[in-house]
Amino acid sequence: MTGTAQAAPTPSQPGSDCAVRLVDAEKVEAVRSRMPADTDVTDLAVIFGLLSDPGRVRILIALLEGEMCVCDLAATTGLSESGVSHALRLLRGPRVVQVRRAGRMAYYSLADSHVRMLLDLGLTHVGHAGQDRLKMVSNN
Amino acid sequence: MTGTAQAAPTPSQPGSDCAVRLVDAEKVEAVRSRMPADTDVTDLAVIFGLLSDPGRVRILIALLEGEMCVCDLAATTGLSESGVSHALRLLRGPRVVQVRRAGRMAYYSLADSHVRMLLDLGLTHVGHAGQDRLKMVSNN
DNA sequence: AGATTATCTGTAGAGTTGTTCAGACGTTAA
DNA sequence: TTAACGTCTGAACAACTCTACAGATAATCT
Repeated sequence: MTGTAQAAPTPSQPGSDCAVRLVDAEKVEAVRSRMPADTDVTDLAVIFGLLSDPGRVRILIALLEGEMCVCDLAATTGLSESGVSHALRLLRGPRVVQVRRAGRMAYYSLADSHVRMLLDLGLTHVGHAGQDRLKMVSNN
Repeated sequence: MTGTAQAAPTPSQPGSDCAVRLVDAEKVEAVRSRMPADTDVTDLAVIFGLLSDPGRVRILIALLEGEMCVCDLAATTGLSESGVSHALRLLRGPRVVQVRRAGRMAYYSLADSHVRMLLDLGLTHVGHAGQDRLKMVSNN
């Protein structure tokens, strides 16, 4: 935060070239100390990765409205039933969705309120008012 | 769209097999009508995709604290400077980050408050208190 | 001018991911 | 029992993504 170095790089050892080049060493150290653990960072990336496919996004948006069976999800999203099943398996692993089985039917629903919030936030970002909750001021 | 069926599949035409199978046709129609446009869904998936790589997540977490130059970002995140540059180019496209150039230095900062919120929300999801804003009750 | 620095870019290869097809499994109906 | 149904799974293939290396560019310094 104090960041005394502004425009001139501060080489730790002017002669040695194995040192990492830094401009604001103080800030680097501060940010590094606040950086979450590797496992947390990768977990976070995994969650976002699950939301990085249009098909899975459609499935999750559909599930925002309540539980649905696989064939209805396929009809809603335009994916094949096999595709929906594959997608749901990925989402089941990290417990983003959960299943309720009734006979040969499988009813899926959202299992994670954070994912619901991520979806809502993302939808407002993209311009689609959607679920009209999480209304917040945009100081973009 | 009468679709009062609950557990028994309602074949539109008992003889024809080219029809999509539905269980709750009414709900399918309702959800389909609320489904965002294709462009919005893919845009959303693209944004989440940008957050689906640990390296980019680290870069963005670092930028939560304020602007940084490329070499400091490399030192902070452990990525190569080339890797950071490639990552920043991806993030520059959809205006997730923005550049301020001063001489030969390039100072990057977050350009999108929604992405900041997505990151904060994701960090709380993963258990890392992090930026201690966006504190909300978890009814998981 | 030439050398050095910070950043950017193109390319190639390994690795991962999404989709489709074919068939498996367990459940229900005839 | 046999048949139909809903869902799940494995394998194969194209498409995409990440990483590293080499080199390009533009700014600064000697």
